[in-house]
Amino acid sequence: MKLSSRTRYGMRAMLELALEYGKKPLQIKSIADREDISNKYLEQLIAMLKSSGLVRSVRGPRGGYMLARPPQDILLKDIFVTLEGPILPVECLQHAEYSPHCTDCATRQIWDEIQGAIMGVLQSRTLKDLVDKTGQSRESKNYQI
Amino acid sequence: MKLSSRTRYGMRAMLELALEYGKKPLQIKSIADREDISNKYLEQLIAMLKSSGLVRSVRGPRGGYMLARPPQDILLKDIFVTLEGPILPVECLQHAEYSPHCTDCATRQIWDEIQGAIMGVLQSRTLKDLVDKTGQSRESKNYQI
DNA sequence: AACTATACTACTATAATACTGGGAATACAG
DNA sequence: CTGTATTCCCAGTATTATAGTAGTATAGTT
Repeated sequence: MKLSSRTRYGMRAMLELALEYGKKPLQIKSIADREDISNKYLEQLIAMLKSSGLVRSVRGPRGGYMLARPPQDILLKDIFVTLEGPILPVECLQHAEYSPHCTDCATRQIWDEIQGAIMGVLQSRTLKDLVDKTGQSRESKNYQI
Repeated sequence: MKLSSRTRYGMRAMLELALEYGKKPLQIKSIADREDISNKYLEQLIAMLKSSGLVRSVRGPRGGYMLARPPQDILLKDIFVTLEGPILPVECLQHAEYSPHCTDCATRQIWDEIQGAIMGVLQSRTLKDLVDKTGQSRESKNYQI
């Protein structure tokens, strides 16, 4: 039940993109430098976020990545499920439906509740919320040329 | 963020012990057979639960394992943290305290909230709750000799 | 003494994660 | 139209955690 680096990195990368939203595209290299993440690894994470439609890209010089939608329209849940996937791999192997005397079914209800609780947190927050937390001290700086 | 088999197995094993609470000790073999878990693997999981004080053991013939406390006194959280450990491995590497313009700090707040949400579910339930779900159809059967 | 169970320790297999590297494709600048 | 900056794509590797196996020691019962 540990949170993967994939998701931790990806969330921070998305926050970087959100902080720069509306400006010029951000390059992998910039994000990787700022967040101290391996260049090539981040590239793959962003590819996942791109194929799930959260990020757009521009190729060539002065290209880079940007959010596909404004930060307030991107739920943290969107990012999380893209990178982390579901918590439980499969259904109860023995029963398609709930069976009262199956311990697997009984415990599975708990795991479902937990999944629901996690999603509850992630659905109530957007990237904008993170930007608001991080933003003010960043606005003074200027990362452009 | 996947739930490990360790925890899924362990939770079901604890439920088996809870279903038998007050009766004779349950052997590893019985639990493993009922839950279709590898004998030797389960042995190790129970060892963890024992060293965290949730389970007691009796050696020798007619020995086995039993809950150290009644099911209503064992929070699912107790079982979970024993087997699964914390969600986040370490603190923010850069700051001992919260720093507003650190993306790591901002996202970490979210992870903390998620951890809190999970614990909320697991602290509001005891093994007794699972027994009540599972119990009635089990009471008719007799697993003793 | 013989038997039945836990207790302990070490080993192995598998899978997932976290990277690393090389080159192809694309677009812009001059 | 050439060079260069960037994304894109694919393949490989290292490390770690999980899941499972094996063997033997130890304690308690009969």
